[in-house]
Parts: sequence; C-alpha cells; structure tokens
Amino acid sequence: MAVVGPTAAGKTDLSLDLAEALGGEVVNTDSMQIYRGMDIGTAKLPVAERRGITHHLLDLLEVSEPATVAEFQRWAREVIVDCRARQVPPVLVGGSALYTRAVLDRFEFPGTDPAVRHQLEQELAEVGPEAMHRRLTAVDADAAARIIPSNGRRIVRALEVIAITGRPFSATLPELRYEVSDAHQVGVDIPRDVLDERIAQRVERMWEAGFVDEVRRLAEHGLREGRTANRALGYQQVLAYLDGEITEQAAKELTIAGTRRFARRQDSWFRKDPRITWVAWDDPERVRKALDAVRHPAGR
RNA sequence: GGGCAGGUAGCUCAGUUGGUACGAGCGUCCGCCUGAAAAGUGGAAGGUCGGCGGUUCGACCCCGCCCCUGCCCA
Repeated sequence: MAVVGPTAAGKTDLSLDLAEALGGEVVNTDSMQIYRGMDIGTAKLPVAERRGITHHLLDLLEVSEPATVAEFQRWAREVIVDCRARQVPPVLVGGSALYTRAVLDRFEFPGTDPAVRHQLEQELAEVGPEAMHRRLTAVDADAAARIIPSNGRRIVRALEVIAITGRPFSATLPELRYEVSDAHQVGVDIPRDVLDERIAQRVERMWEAGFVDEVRRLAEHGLREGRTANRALGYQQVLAYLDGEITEQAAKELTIAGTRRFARRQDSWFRKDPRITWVAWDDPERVRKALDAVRHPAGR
C-alpha cells in the first residue's frame, strides 16, 4: 500500500494509522528523507513518534552523496520482497511521485555512464541546449521531438542513453501498470488554500525548531558539494542565506513559495493516476476508507 | 497650508514626443517529465492605464479639479 499526495497534507499520520491497522511496516518513498541529518527540513518523523513501527529507507546517504531513482528503485523493491517474506505488509509513504512509480510500476532505467554524462554536460555548458537539441534531432528525431529545445537536462540524458545503449531514447513514461503485485495507492486530498496555510505554518515551525542550524551543520559535512541534497527545498534557500546572498527572512519566504509550487507539481502528477483512491485529509473515517480501498479495489 | 515624486495585470514595476496596452518578473491556472524529480521544463488567463470634467477626429499619455501614497518645507 502506498500513501501519496502533496507535501504537508498529512501523509505521515495516515501512514502510521494504516501500518498499525495492517500490522505493517513503513517504507519511505521520499527522495530527500533518505539523507542522514536532513530531519527538520524534510519533516522526517522522529523515532520517538514512530509508534514502534519499523521505518525503512530513511537515513541511507550522506548529504555529499548523489541519489538516483534507479538506485532507489532497487532498494525499495528489496525491502518490499523482504517484508512480504515475513508476511508483513509494506506501507509506502512519500511525495516523490517518480520514486513511487519507479517502485510500484513496470519501470526500467537504461543505465548511466559517468564519463559519458560528464562529457555531455561539459558540451551543454559550452554550446547551449539548442545546439545539443539539434544534435539529438540528428540521431533520434523521435526523442528530440518530445523534448523542448531549452531543456538541457533531458537532452543530455537522452544523448547519454543513446550513447551507451546504441538504441533510441524513449522519452515517454511507461503505461500505468503495477509491477509489484497487489499494490494500492491512497492519495490524501486537501484543498489548496488549506494546504498553503499548512505549508506556511510548517516552514515557520521548521525555523523555530532550529532549521538554520541543521543546514549549517550539514554544510560542514559537504551539503554544498553534493549534487542532490543541496537542491532540497529549504536547504538551498538557507544555503543562499548562509552564503550572504539573501536575507534570512527572504530564505524563509522563498522556502514557503517554493514549497507551494512543489505541492502543485506533486498534485498534478498524482491526479493523473486513475488508480489512486483519494481520501479527504480531514475525514474522520479516512483510515477505514483507505482500508476499504485495499479490501474492495475499484473495478472488481 | 505649500512644494516635489508617484498612482498602469493579484504584487513589484516598465512603456507610449497623443493614433486600438509591445509589456516584464513574481503570483495564479493548466500541462510535460525514465539514473539530480523537494530537480528540470512549456503554455494560458489576468489591465475601464486613481476619479471626474475639458481640449482633440482620437487621450493611458495634454489641461483643470479632486482622491490616495511617499518624501520635503511651514
């Protein structure tokens, strides 16, 4: 079972209730909570509040280490296999839609080659995305047509895949089809205005809880040098503040604004998936309704 | 009470020597997304140009009065 939805909607609480009701364990599917030390800014549930339920895939990497979806997919599937071998239902929770899909769905990653990647990124920096896009058009017109010429990152990845596999790059997502058997997704449904207010409050509380110190500490452990962790919402803004680029107040405001934008992206991503059963964030019966969705899946 | 600056999109501001607002960034809305996804990206909708009167074929741009904001003087 997977609990999805935008950030600050209340996924964590629901996941605990569901894990308790099912006698399951929680599996994190949040791309940033896999980092050790990123606690306040990712709203990671403190051990003391986990109700004794085992949580997987938290605190796996140092902030200086890069994270990738493909790697995460392997870890998560191993955890799921392990849980099921013990007759324990895994309850996935997280707002990283791609991560969730990579775990649940038929999703294959063609591989990567650091040298090739580095070379292509070098070129991108030199000639710009348009020139790279023309190159992509020459070798794979199909993929090029699907990628906007200004999107350097996706162009680089497409060229990388072509270089290492010798095959064209498919730029489309696979169809919505579960790879993991007996999977169910429950989405936390929450009105925008309520969510916006909750986000602002959450960020305020983060600051009160010593978020700036957390970032300062992580900066000493290579947060700036990493490739993934330093992009996390809040962390990137506080780093800018610590570097004297913006004021602390601006860092806080930018974090709130950025999180709102992120929540909209999350929402639009999850809304497209018709397999998700939505339950209202404040419905007193939400746990029962979520469990009903598992026991009596729609369409059966 | 007097002087100066300003009142243009939800916000911060461009702009037209008078000829249908060329607007921009942010926000909002909608969308895309395969090894950085809390990242990266595309598009759309928003304006009686402070109010009223005047001049003019025609005013957001000129004139008068008024209202509002900021600063200065008394």
